[in-house]
Amino acid sequence: MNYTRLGLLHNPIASASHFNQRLLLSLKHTRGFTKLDDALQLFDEMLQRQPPPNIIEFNKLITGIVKIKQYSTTLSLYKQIKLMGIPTDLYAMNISINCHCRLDQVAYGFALLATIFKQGHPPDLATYSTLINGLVLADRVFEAVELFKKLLRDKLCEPNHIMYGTVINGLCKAGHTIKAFELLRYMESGSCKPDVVQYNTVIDSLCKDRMVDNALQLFTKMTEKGVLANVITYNSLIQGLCNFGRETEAAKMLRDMEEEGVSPGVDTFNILVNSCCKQGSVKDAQLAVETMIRRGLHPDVITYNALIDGYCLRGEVDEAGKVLNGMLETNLVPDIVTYNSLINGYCKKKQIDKARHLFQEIQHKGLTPNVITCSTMIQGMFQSRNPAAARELFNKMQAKGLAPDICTYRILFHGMCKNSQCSDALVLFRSLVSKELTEDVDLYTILIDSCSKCGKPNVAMDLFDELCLKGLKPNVRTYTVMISVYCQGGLFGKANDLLRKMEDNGCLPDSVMYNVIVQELLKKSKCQEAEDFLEEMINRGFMPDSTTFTMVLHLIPNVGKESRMRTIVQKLTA
DNA sequence: ATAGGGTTAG
Repeated sequence: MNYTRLGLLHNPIASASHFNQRLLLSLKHTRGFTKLDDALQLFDEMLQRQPPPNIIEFNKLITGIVKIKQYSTTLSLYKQIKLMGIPTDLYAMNISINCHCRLDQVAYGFALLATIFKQGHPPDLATYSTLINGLVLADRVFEAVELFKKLLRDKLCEPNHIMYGTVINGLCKAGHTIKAFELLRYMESGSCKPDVVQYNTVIDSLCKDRMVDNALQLFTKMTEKGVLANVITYNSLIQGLCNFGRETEAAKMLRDMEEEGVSPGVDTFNILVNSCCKQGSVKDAQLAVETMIRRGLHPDVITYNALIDGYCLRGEVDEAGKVLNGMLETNLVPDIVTYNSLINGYCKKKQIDKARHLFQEIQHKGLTPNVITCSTMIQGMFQSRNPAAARELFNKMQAKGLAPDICTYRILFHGMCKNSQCSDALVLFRSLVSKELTEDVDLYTILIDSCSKCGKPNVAMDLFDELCLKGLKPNVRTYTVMISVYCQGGLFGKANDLLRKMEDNGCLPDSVMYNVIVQELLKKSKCQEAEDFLEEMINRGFMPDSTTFTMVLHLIPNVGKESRMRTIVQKLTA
């Protein structure tokens, strides 16, 4: 990879140690608070002016502070303004309501609404939109919709496109994309025609709900209605296409947008870079970055994070280090996401000491590890056969107020089982109360797999029954694990039944499952059946993996010249 | 002429 040409690399022969040095140096940088500092200084100066400036002047300044998400600061500034006896206005009230909502204090927002009424002024559309959005942010979408309906019913206001947009967004965020779509249709039929924002909201939500084709249809309809798509529209669609393996169409969409005169932004390229990395092709991602730079766009932290993560996922942490160097060259500050990738990279390479060192270092420099950081470390510790350290960190993160999430538990149980702590894992699993955890199919799958590997096939089968009794839907991995449990116990009839049941449930076997089945059958010298499955999998376009292939090859000398197995191998090697 | 809504990250 030519980093020099990309302009990503300062020192073309950056060694690993050089990279570490730079990495530590980067941690000494602190967030750029100069902007806020300047604003606060100006604020103080304005307060001291005689006569004091108009509230409009203050609102202008404060809007900038809200933009950098300093909500509590904003609220304290308004407190000062009030103390100085400067009269405020509805704009100031609305900004304050917004800040309370963003600070997860919707109730305070409504208290301010009461204050507005008490002062004898009517709230306006912005006040209500802000409150509706506050309810949405607090995951109280039902109430948000109720408030919206009440406003319509009582004719308290005539909603504009922003208010509609807020409600549509709320419905989408709560998973009611179809309802949002209906509201959009309602707008189309009324006098307040939807603009590109409302279309974008629904298009994006359709994409996230895997309904990319419906999103594309809506996109066409919107264009026909004369609403011009913007970068965000295209970003959502490109993202949607990439997420479902439709990269070719995504690339076409990129060309289309340019033809329409919409220039792709850094974000657009980030989607592509990220998609390439997730598919394992960091090279293509690098090409996308080159294109981006050629067009005068500057890669940002997200771009670099995607590349770094792409390399780390492959365990190429030195390559990731080179990208990091390039990032530091451009004065971009790595964040916790960057370090999470690097820690993961070290863990993948079984360099747990380096991971641990980095984990310590970021804390010394004031970055706070998040759930992902800790989960990654825990996984690394298990992989390096140190279950005690893993458990210690698992306890410590909770002591520090970091709640483990579902991934943490999957890692924990997987790790415990791999380190012969199957029974402990089961005990811990039984102590869980949250439904998210006790009804997680993946968690069950991990436990079933572990129990079977620990020589407890009966416990494994019980767990599978339990999962089904709870009404949970097993996935391909669950079925695969169970089929191998049955095969290992010589219960081929049961394995077959389950295979059929699985297809009835609309779950199709994948490559891993076929490989497992063939391997288990061969282990039990069921060559006939293994051949059947081998043929079936090949017909369905799946390839035997190296383990399966080796096992098959070993059998070849023992089977007749004209055997099916030989034909299969010949076909595969042709 | 100062407020409220949409995309992108591990």
